[in-house]
Amino acid sequence: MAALTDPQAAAWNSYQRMRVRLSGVLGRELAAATGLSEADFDVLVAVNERPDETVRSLALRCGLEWEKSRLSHQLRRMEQRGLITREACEEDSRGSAVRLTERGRELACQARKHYDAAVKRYVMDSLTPEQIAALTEISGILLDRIEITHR
Amino acid sequence: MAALTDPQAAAWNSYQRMRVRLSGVLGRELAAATGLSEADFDVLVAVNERPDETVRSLALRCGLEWEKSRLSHQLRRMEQRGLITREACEEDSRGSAVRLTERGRELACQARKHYDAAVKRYVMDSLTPEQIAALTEISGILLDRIEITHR
DNA sequence: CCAGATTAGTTGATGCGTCAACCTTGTCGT
DNA sequence: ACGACAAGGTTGACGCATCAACTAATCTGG
Repeated sequence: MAALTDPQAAAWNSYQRMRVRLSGVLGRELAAATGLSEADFDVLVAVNERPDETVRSLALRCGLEWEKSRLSHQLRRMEQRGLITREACEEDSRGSAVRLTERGRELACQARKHYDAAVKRYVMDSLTPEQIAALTEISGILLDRIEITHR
Repeated sequence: MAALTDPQAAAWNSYQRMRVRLSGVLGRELAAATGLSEADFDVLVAVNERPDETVRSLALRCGLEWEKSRLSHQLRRMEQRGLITREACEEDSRGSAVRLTERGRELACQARKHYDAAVKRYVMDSLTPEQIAALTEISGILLDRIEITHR
């Protein structure tokens, strides 16, 4: 009479454990290697990937799929630590623009290398190409499912 | 020269998006249905599944794989909200024991139903049995990989 | 038996994430 | 033009998670 069958519960349990532990080790390695949190990393990489000097907070927010207050808090902390600077936005005086500091740019590159290497080491090297494809497919299906019912 | 090939990067991106969005909707539904956070839920279920009246914090901590300070903070908040009570531990006077309040027990059951139903609806109903098996296998492999290098 | 090391748990500080309230600026219908 | 409404962003409060420092009780070797 349970909502989940045994194999379903097993899948959910191992997924949950994997998810927690994986993001734990990745976050820890990133912090040890660069002093950055995953939130810092996401922002730095997103800004750095842009060709322009500066990026609008709005664009950042859409790219990251973050709430506006989350980005605002995060940018404040990153500005305090000297990773970014913020300037007024030309096109829309409500907006703001983000620019990486030199240190921010450096750390973005370093962190990218470390992070990708860790993902490769912990995840990709452990799975067959078929399993990687299955993971992509499963994630895509679940994403679609969520998108459909929440929009 | 990137650390990840295209299919690998695709897998990682969709996994990451799925992970964030899924835990978002599940947490939100749980909160809407019961007023509980996932942390509350984990604790309530863990305690409720025990046959005994009370559970030692230590046992809880091991079962949940939580840090001791995390559990301590969480229990303090849950005690304040009337979900649990704490008593001295008989066997070891350093320890403490956790007991569910009536309200805690009720919520644990309700929450379990809601949560399992949501997992079924968002995840299990969207995947084939083969995909569910693949998810279990992949998670198990990654878990093992992490266990091996971190212990 | 006792001194030193472990272990259970608490506390405080800090970063992260969400929500609701708010301010400013743009937009659009009339 | 102007008034209502929407959108960009900030702020404050709170819960969650981690780290380091601490207290107190237990264990262990000698």
